[in-house]
Amino acid sequence: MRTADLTGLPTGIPEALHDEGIEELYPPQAEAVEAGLTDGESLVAAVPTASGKTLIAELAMLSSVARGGKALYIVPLRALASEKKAEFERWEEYGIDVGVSTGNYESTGEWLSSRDIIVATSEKVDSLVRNNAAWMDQLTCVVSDEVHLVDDRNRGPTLEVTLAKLRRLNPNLQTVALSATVGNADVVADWLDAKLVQSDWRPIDLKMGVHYGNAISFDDGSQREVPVGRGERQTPALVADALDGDDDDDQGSSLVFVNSRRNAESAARRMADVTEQYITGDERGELAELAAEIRDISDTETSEDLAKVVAKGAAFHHAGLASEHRTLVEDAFRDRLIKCICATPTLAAGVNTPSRRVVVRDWQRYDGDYGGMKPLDVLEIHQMMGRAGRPGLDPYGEAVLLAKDADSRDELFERYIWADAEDVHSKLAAEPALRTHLLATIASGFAHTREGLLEFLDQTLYAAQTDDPERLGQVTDRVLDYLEINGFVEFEGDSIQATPVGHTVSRLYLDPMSAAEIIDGLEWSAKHRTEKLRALAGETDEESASEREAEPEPDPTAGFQKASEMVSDDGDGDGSDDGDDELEFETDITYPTPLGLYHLVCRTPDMYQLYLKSGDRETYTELCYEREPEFLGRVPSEYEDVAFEDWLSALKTARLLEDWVGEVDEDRITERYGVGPGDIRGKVETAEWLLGAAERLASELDLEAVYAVREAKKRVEYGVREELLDLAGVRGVGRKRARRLFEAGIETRADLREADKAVVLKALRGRRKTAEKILEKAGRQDYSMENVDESDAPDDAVPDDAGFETAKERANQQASLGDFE
DNA sequence: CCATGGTTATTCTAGACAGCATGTC
DNA sequence: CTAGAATAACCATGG
Repeated sequence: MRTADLTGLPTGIPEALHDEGIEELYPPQAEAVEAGLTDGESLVAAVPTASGKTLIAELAMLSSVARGGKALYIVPLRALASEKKAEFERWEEYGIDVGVSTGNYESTGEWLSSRDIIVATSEKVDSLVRNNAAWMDQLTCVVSDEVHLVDDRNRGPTLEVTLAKLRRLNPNLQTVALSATVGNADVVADWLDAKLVQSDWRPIDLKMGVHYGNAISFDDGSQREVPVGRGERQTPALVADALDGDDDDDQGSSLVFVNSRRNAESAARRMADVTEQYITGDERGELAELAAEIRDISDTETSEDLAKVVAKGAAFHHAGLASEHRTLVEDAFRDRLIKCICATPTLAAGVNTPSRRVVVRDWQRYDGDYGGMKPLDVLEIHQMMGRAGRPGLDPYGEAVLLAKDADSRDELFERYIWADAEDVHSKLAAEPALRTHLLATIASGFAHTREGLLEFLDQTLYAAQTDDPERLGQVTDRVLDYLEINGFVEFEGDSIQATPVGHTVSRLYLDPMSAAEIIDGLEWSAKHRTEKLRALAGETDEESASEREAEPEPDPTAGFQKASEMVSDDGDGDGSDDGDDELEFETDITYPTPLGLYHLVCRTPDMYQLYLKSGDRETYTELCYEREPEFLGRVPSEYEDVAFEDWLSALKTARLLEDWVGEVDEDRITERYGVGPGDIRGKVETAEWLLGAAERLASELDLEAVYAVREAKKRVEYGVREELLDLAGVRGVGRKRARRLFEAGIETRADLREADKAVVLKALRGRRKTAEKILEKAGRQDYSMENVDESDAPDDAVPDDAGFETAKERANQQASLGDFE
């Protein structure tokens, strides 16, 4: 089918496609159109990666918009949201407006009403439904990318429920689901009342094979000799072989998949020795620049290691990298500057990074639940192998598995190359999934009775494929009990209603279990505070009792200040339990301390906890006893509770946050907790979100802890000690600049407006533009830095205990002290 | 005494969505 | 019930 023959699209689009060089539709695309894609027909397309799925989505969305509708494109990853947005924006000149909505990217519901195509993550869509976004019922077309992810234990149910809700809200909704090739795409199609287009067709051939001995055997029967000398390894030989190329002089890039971060990094180090020999003089310079950019992103060992290998034309890629690192690496790989990436599975499901050759080095991965190394799913291996073949560059892509002996070669062929991908199975009947989704279903008015809930659940994939219809009812009853006991829903005869807190929890997008934990912790702290105060004041002291009543501060700032005064978190963390007096102990628990709050949110199921390494058990058990008064809630017993281990992991995570707000250097934190810069960002982001939710809950339940929570949240947000909160709130001022300004005697936003410009300039290391911007944002009228000379600033007469270096050192020292105890 | 090289014991293990209200280095 | 790579620790050898 020719693109010129397409009908039902906005004017100019067929021509535009033609101009892009798309004259003829790929067979699966043509099949989709014939199935009624551009006439609003629902469709499941189960086709390989890079076989033109995006155009299928675009045809559906554009034709829907042409009919006056509005389309939604659901992505599984935030990174993909921006990628897709950029792609769809090329239709803007034809009057198509594109908007994105993810947790961290522009999100106002109103603004999206005017867009024709909206790109969002499944969680964000779910959240928008929960919050009754106005434009939800204007949708005429929804595209779900990577729909096979309904199989995912954690996030699959969200996608499943969200699709069911969208379809219920808009009965005539066109549903287009894009899937990798899976075993039972027909079941998915049945569920969505959609036609099925299934195909193995690829625009670029994919040769799959196994390397063993001195050659790769491919699935088409061909062989390619790739000798491996004695004592050498297979992977570098394969990478070098791809770079040597065939007859053409084009250098082929490689993507190497391994099963751990550490393996990715060490493999990259080895591959760098190979790629180094293939880079040209020009490239060497560009790579050096790229390495410098990488070092600039973060001052950590990970960043440094990455820069080193990048300078030689290789890279590693995993979730410990900062997102800026990842983007740089991905872009440079696409630009053919980086010749080889060694990656964990991040890259298999992430943004588009095609490669001439894909080497799947590890096909097993450690899995604690499984109790050892677990073979990866066929689907997962196929996703990795599907990255082989760069459109327009390669005649075909090569995907290679590695075998050490003839037996495992045969096994790999059997297990992965000849094998079909697994079926997808709904994971909706798991209790954690239903906990959150049933509450949301009740709270947003989709159902108000047990029967109503089951009727709604009947529209999910789970119902479509289960052979145990009882199961869902049983789990539903258990979950409803749980929600009732925790006060999130109320029964009135047959009718179930969400309580006000229940509504809030649903809208905050919290797992009800997280919310329950947070509420328990905060109420526990309130109760203990009252008890301690009573004990201190003596039970009959009426004056202090009435004072206590009057405690909640009407003025937030006053309470805020108060919280700051009460919290004593610097310096005495490790050493001061020599217990000066009881009073200090009392003040410690009077308001929840930051550590207490961090631990509270870290032990919530919404926080992904750090892993305990050898030695950590002792370190954190000790810390657990040292800081016991700060924890909100009963501390599990070291000897009796199985939950103790989890408690310690949460403590480790909470400690990381405490270091972060104690202004401990990034590289120090990564070193101390064995994480990458990306992990710090991730933990901080999650903590920010959960503390924000905790703040809302506290204010709704009228708990004084709001002020302490708000401060703890602000500190996590800026990564600063309490004295810098005011400064760090100024746009353009982060943890580093705030500390420098503070050191120079500029301690508040107000100081910034009054201060000697020379001092400001000096504190900001002579960056005039930065200084001007900061002064302007701080509300200073005369912010110009013209004719200001930083050398006019008086020489450092800074009191040393407030000095940046001193504070930093103290923080770092504190950190290392804890290490050795 | 130390550098080097080889062998054995120990360690360690993927990923990443969400509120709200505005802005990091 | 199940692994395997990287690294640390250890030991032997030779200068």
